[in-house]
Amino acid sequence: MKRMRTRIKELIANGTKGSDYVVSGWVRSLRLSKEIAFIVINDGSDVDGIQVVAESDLANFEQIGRIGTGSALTVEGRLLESPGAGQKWEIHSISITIIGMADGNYPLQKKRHSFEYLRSIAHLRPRTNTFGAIFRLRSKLAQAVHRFFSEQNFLYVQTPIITASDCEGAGELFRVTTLDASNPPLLGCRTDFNQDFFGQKSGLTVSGQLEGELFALAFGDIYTFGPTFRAENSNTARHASEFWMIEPEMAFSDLADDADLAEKFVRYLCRFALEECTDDMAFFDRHIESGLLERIRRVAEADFVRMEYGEAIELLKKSGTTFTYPVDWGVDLQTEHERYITEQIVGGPAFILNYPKNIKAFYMRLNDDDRTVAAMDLLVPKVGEIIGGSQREERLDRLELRMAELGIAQEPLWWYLDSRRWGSCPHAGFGLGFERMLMYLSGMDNIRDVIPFPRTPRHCEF
RNA sequence: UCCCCAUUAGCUCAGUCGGUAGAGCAGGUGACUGUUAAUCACCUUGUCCUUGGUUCGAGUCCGAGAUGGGGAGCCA
Repeated sequence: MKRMRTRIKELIANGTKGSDYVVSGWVRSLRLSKEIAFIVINDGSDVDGIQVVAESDLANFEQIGRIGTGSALTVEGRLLESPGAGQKWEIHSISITIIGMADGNYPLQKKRHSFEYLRSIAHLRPRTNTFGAIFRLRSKLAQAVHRFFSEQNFLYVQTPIITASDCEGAGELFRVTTLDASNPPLLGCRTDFNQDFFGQKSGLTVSGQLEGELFALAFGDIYTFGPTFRAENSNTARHASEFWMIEPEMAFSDLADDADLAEKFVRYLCRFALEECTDDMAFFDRHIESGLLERIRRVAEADFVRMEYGEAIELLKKSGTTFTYPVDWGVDLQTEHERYITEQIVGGPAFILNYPKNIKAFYMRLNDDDRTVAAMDLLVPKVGEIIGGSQREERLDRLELRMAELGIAQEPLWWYLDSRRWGSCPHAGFGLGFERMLMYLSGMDNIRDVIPFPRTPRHCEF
């Protein structure tokens, strides 16, 4: 009878000494001698994998000597304590079946590769220790997002990926069209989008916020969690053209409630990573960023600093530091300012609240001072802005005035304005970049290394 | 999009003053009964990113382009 394969993580955690098991995985390391071979195989369930001991009495021992790193094997053998120093357990093989050979051209070697090189072989990098740990964390963390909001009784809403609303400004939207780009139908000298698939210009969503607000005004507390697309020509380690965003929205809530939720959420995710992804987090602490565990532990425990925008400006001015971009009330905070605040002044996560209205979006609620809006950013060391949120303008007249000031057409957003027409109420929400959270938790420096198959300008391979 | 840096063997990199290229790892062959990035011996591998130019002679100097990286802007 064919025995079921046991996942290596499960085997190491709950295996019985002296019992027989079947494990399958990919060869990470081979150490051969005439009479004995040591083969480390990994099946993706944990960082370490398990050492397989093969002795020369195996029928295919000679053949095993010719396999390369990366080969797929199924091993049947006995779980025993390892006399060697590097591992607690090992499997003494009864039989080894070579499932898929890998020859010497296999691009992953038994050594450290640069992340740049591994990006060029993104189809194989999940088989490395680092990317194994990252994508296990990513999977777990996605589940933690749902668990958190489920515990808080938030409704999960799937906002559309294809949309016709282009509220945050044209140019950053990926066009969705079935028209022939080389020969589009014309209306005068311009493309006639009335003849396009949806009868109008459409594109990939840049945010589910506006639709999220509509659901918040029916269900109270809601969140979205899905892919988001930006066609901006951003070439940084923190931007991607396709990324995942978590956007909660709460009715009958103000900016302070919003910050409370954001803080609770971020701390929950930190605690979750420490408790539920212990081995992978320890791996990051060892190999990616020394001191990571301590840093995350502090975030999970300490209260976040809250600072008014005006206060932040004063602190920056008084810092005595010369910035490339001069600081004054009214300017947007540049990366150098944000990093100074979170890294030098605070030394941890910090909310900046109530920004000048002129540097923020139309839907943010105008404060009583008439010059700031109820906006907030959460800044964290290294990554910078991880959350952007606001209390939304619930007063129809103010919203229409603001749209007029910014030259935003009301007609395409008639449905959004309707929400302020009937049963409007104070509400607030934020967007958390899922990949930025992953960077923060893993210590990885580049967003392209926390996305399975990243899309950035000029890169759409795999 | 702007500014800076890089591009040499499959990978990571060295290459002096301008004189036609080298190491470690990987790979191959052999040795080895407990290895841990196994070890030891021997061996193989090059469009020096491309393209113009300077020069008797360019991996090396100059121009242009491509690709990658870092920083900035935009943001999550």
